[in-house]
Amino acid sequence: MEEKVRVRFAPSPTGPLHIGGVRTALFNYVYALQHKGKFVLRFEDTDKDRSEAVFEESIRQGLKWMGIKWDEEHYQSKRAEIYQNYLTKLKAQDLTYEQDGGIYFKTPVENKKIVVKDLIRGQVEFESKDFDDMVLFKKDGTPTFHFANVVDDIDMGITHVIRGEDHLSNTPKHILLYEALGAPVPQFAHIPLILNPDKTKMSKRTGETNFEQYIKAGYLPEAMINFLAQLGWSPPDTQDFFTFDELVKMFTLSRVQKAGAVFDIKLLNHINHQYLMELPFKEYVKIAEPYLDTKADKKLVGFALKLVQDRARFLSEIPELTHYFFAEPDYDAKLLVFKKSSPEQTTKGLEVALEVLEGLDDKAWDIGSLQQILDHTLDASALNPGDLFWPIRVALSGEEGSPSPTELLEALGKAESIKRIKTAIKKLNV
RNA sequence: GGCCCGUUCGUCUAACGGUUAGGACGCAAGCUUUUCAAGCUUGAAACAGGGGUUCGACUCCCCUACGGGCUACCA
Repeated sequence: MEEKVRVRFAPSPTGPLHIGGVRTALFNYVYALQHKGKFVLRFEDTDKDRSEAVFEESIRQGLKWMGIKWDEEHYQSKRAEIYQNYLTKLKAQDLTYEQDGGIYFKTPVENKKIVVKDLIRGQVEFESKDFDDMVLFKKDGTPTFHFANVVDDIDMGITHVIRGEDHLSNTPKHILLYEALGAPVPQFAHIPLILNPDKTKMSKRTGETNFEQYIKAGYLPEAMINFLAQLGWSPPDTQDFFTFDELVKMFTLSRVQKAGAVFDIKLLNHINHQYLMELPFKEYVKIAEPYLDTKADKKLVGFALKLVQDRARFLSEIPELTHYFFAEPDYDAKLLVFKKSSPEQTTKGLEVALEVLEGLDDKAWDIGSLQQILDHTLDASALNPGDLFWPIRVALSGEEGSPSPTELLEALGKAESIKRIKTAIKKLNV
């Protein structure tokens, strides 16, 4: 008979949700789904001074955003009685003693080999003589992490402990506790740490660890899942993009990397960029619009969003990519002149453009007609494409990189386009 | 210091004794005869070092180096 899988994510709410925590939660959740088990969320809030409700909320919100759903929610601060009960079992065996108001666990006097069977690392051996007696209860009466963590994992029937590698060295101590309490030892899987570019552990102090900032920056959950899943794990084939369901099907702890993984924001950006481009326009608008703080009319906003959908890597990049749609751009006159063109040629190009555009009826102001009329103008003149198209684009956007001139013309409309082209001509001839 | 874990292109990684060491990001070049983006093509780029084991090691063992984690009445 196979035991029903129960895993947990046990963050301490002493700070906003950590990016590494999200990955740990993801691996646990995926494992639970794969084995039709349960995923438990347990707040390890035994540090009264540092735990805060806002951080609990940050953790809940972040998990929800990722699409991670938990079957149970627990708080260690509400389980004092349970810890006392388990302590009684230890006391009855004379395995504890009091000192300085704290309660300690007696590490076995005789040295003993402790084997951690890790699903990722294999068997890791320790010796009990290397461990000091550990504190079970602090003098303020609350249990320590080690004790509360083990008691809860026993009490909640946790079968698989999937957590960060930083806990590997704590595991033998935990095993001692499981044994003393006569409880079965769960399966362990220690996943590699997420590292800074300099390979040090990514911590609150050293990196961009606050998960809220990624949500705010406008990354998509799908992209984040893809990215985090491949930070320390790799699919059995060379598939780079996969859905959550596919991840659940493919995931195995045996394919989890042993070495730490550097957090590479460029890769995240790339993955997000791909997802953003493939998003149906309507869905994209829905999530992108809030990032645009403008009172401009809907049509223009629609144009702006459409024209940068394949350019934005994450949503919060959109305002800077679209500023010229909503306000006249400021730029250096030199930018109007294409590589091998000259100010004279450029002026000529803009003037010709101005003339034909002014002659185009407002009703015919669409990208098809615009392209046609400009192509025709180019053919009929002695100008190079760079004398005509480039300066129009710059006149309208003020940028080195932007959508095409005709797209911009159509989006901005006749009046605004003409105005900006006139400004450009003036700039050139100051 | 002690204990433990780790080490393939700059980065994320594939390889589970026999490969020209593969892919992706990033970078560079070219194409797309208007930029940027997208897309396509191409290129540079790695087995930490030294010993073994083996007919044969990125793959197994040992040593060294380097990196990391733990060693709290934080979790």
